[in-house]
Amino acid sequence: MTIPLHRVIASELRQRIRAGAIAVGAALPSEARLCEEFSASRGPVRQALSALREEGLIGGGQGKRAVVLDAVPAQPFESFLSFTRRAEITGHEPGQRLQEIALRRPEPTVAAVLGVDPDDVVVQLVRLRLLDGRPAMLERMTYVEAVGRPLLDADLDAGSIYALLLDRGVDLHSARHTFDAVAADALDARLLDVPEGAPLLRERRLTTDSSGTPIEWSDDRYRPDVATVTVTNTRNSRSAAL
Amino acid sequence: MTIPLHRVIASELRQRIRAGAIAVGAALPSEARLCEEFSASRGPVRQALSALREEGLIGGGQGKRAVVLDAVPAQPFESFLSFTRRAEITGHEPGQRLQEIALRRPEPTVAAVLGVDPDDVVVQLVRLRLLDGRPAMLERMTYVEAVGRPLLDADLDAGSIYALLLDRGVDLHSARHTFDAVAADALDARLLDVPEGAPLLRERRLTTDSSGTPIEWSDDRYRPDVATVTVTNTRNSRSAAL
DNA sequence: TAGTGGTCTAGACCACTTA
DNA sequence: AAGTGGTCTAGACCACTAC
Repeated sequence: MTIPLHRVIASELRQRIRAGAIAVGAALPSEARLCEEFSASRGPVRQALSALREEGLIGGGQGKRAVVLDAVPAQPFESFLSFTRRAEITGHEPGQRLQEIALRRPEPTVAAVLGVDPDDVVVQLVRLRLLDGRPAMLERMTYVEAVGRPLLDADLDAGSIYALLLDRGVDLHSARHTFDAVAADALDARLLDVPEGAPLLRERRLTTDSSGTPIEWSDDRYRPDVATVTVTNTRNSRSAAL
Repeated sequence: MTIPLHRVIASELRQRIRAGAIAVGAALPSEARLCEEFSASRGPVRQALSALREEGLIGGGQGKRAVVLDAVPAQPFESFLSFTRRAEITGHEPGQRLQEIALRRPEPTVAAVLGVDPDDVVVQLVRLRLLDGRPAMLERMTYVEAVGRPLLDADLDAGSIYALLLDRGVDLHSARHTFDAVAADALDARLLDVPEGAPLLRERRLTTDSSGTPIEWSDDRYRPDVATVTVTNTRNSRSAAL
């Protein structure tokens, strides 16, 4: 199990930047110098720099040395998916109350989105998420059977479902989030403690594995006075955070 | 003005995918075949595939051929910022009606966000955006004076402000978007043609240059039945190879 | 003008997937 | 076993930036 050279270089540079060995605003060593230092050719060095650029850590352009933009890399994937991680980062206390978990046949539209046969069963959850004890978000999640079945035996009031799935080796690879606004329905109103018809931020999410096969479909509704969603994107990347 | 080979290859493949010449779910030609076709070495070919992978167009892994995941690329930087680009990509006709453009002193909160002195002037715009002729989004934008002043002379009903700014060499580098939901106020209701109090998707955006200096602050409100916002994120954006 | 990053070539070896 | 992608080398030329 050997780590590719370009990853080694990227890790080392990330560490130096985070430790402040290369200050924000300062220039990185030139590619030529990095080649010497790591006894590498330009390929792996450039691959490593490219990764840092995507993380928003460094910027720069032709003829100019790469410059440190920020000392903290956005941890795009997990923190963007996980309510729990987001809460931890922003210093709030996450909580959850499972309302329902069921094994059932999906509605036709959900089946179509997940690419499963309408006669197959899926695992559906309804869970209320809390921030510092206050209702913040209501999630309605649907998992394909193979991924969702183990959730039936898990303690879902304990913490993050994503952490649990990653633990079990589920290949979470990418997610597509669509945002809009909806009026609270009866269930939203009751659980989120808002009037029916109040504006809620809705996030619909399709998560897929690395071959593009859908794993999860979710409809999350946020109380806008308690929780919002923030995305940061940089010219060279489209990373997302918090 | 010659276009780099890896961009040519990426464009060509994007076009084939969008046109359906390579169906969703089908495999791309192998790297070796692409090398032959474009008379290129593996470097540029892999760089092009890497770009498509970052856009979420293709997936795949070691030993397996790359597979088309989606026919519509997720948002690279400009398209995430620009309503116009987004409309073009999704095949709708963008339009706009400038309601107001003014040079004035900012409100204290806006001044603070932009990091300007409350006694400085800023350029503020209110513009209604249309999709296929229907009201879709109302934007309230504030630009720092140096960037915004040229907008006073421009034809803002013509097209994208971002295209215009990029043309003038403005260093747009990163943006932070915060999403929530609000009830339509009187102005929203009148221009977007919805009842007062109807739920709207709100996007607040702070755009900065590569040194982190704020350039623009915006409050955009979407009619959720006409326009939504989509974000895609990937776990291990394998970085550019060559 | 010298240094730097952007691009490209032509090879090579390895790890993984598929049959 | 063959095909494919992942990684790496060692050169080369060009465009841009800074001096």
